[in-house]
Amino acid sequence: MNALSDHPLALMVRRLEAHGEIAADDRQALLDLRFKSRTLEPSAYVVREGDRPIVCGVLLSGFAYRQKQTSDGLRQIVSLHIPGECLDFQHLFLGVADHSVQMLSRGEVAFIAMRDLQDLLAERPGVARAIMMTTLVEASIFREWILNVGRRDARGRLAHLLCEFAVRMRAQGLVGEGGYLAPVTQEQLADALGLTAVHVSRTLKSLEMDGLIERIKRTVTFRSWKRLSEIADFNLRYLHLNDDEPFHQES
Amino acid sequence: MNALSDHPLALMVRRLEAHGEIAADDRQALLDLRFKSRTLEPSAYVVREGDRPIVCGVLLSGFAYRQKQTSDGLRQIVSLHIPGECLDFQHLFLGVADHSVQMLSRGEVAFIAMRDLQDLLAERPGVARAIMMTTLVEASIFREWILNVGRRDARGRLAHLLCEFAVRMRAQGLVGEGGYLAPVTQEQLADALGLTAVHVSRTLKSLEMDGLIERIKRTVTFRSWKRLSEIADFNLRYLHLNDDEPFHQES
DNA sequence: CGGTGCCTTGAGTGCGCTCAATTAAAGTGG
DNA sequence: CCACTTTAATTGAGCGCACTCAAGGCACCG
Repeated sequence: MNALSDHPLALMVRRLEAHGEIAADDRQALLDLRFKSRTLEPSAYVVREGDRPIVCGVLLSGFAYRQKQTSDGLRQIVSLHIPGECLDFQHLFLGVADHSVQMLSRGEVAFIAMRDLQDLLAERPGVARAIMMTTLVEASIFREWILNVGRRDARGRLAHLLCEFAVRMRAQGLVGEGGYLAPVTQEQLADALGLTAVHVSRTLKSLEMDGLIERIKRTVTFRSWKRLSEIADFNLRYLHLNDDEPFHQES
Repeated sequence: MNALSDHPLALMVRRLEAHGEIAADDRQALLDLRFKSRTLEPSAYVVREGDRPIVCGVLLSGFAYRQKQTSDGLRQIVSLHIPGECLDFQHLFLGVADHSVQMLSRGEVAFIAMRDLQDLLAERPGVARAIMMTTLVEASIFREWILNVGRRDARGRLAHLLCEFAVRMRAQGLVGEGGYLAPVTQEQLADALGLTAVHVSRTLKSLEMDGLIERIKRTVTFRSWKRLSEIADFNLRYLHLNDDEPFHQES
């Protein structure tokens, strides 16, 4: 679009503006942040539970997830992350990480010093506001996931995850039509949904049989957004996207 | 304790300081916030999904909860709130409420204009930091709840909720020994745990039979913190309390 | 071409649900 | 102060969604 889009952090700024515009000087200050980027392999840690994070990872490409575990090793994925998202605002002012963030696919991560971010926040209310909004929306997504895992059946849960992912990707300008979800094993999907991998396999098949989705390997394509979002009981209010262009699809 | 403790908002300040100290002038600025307090009856709304909140409720006494619903009326409680907690930081910069907050018991709520809060945040980085930390810890609790609902069985879930509630009450100076959970019906408990009221009844009984808790009406007393927290798989790291005095109990 | 990781499918099980009846407790009004 | 109503909790019986265990298929890769 404009000159900014070549900047590595441009996608991060776009993400931060998803819930409200940022003034030009604040935007520039964000782009001026120093960072070191690194390519990480699937399942590499960005943050590890128990660490005291001193850098904040920003996903430039690829996908990541946030995870917690019970002491007997049961895993729960508590969020999925797409390019442009900041992976560690959650620990911005908190000492010890209460969960881990890992790569889902291979991808590039820009690391910004926590300290620099904190300083920027203190100096620039506009930036503080944007970051605050983003973390509040993240919290809103957590709440929706509690509802998802707590009150929807397997089909609803899975459909909801697919819908959310598609809408977020689209809001980031990362996908055109019928949403897809590439680099996730069924086991990871299960861990995000509070199910088992076996049941995710059956549930995906059932959605496919009903003509709601199509699958080629791990790539899911929507065949009927309308029916899928009904099954999912999907309402995008909780994503607080400010462009009122809702997610629309032909079928 | 000190002169401040008579101030209606003193408990709010205490809550905000649970994760890090606040400078004296920032603390004073918080206490100087204008507010109107009102007594609300059980199940009265503090915020309603779909509203555009222009005030932020602070719980002065009594208990409240945050709730979402599926379109077919299934309810999920996504958090419980104790005196001193701010009930609407979650919508501080977000336009439309994505969930509702209601009273659990009768209690007093102080309403502060969103606008005043936003201005205070912009002017005072120290206050912004404190509020940011509090909302980040709330997010951390949401994550733990996803894990709770997604990966623990009924006993574990219930035990975990009891432990968390006790620790938070204690951190707020609201309870001495063996934690209790007063004004919650079993149906509300069920909605917080992703269970049914019938099963909560059975699960409470099972915890009681095993000598882990005692019940008199709705009041739960812990008989063995150690064993209960083991069943709960409870680790308080996610609460990010900065006083390293962990929750200890004789038995 | 065997190894490995992921997915699929079948068969049997169980945790938590539904439906329903009973008891207990807390209001409510004559 | 006691009938009447309402709301909450308990308990039993039966069911079903999702789980476990296990075998087999498929794709990718050294």
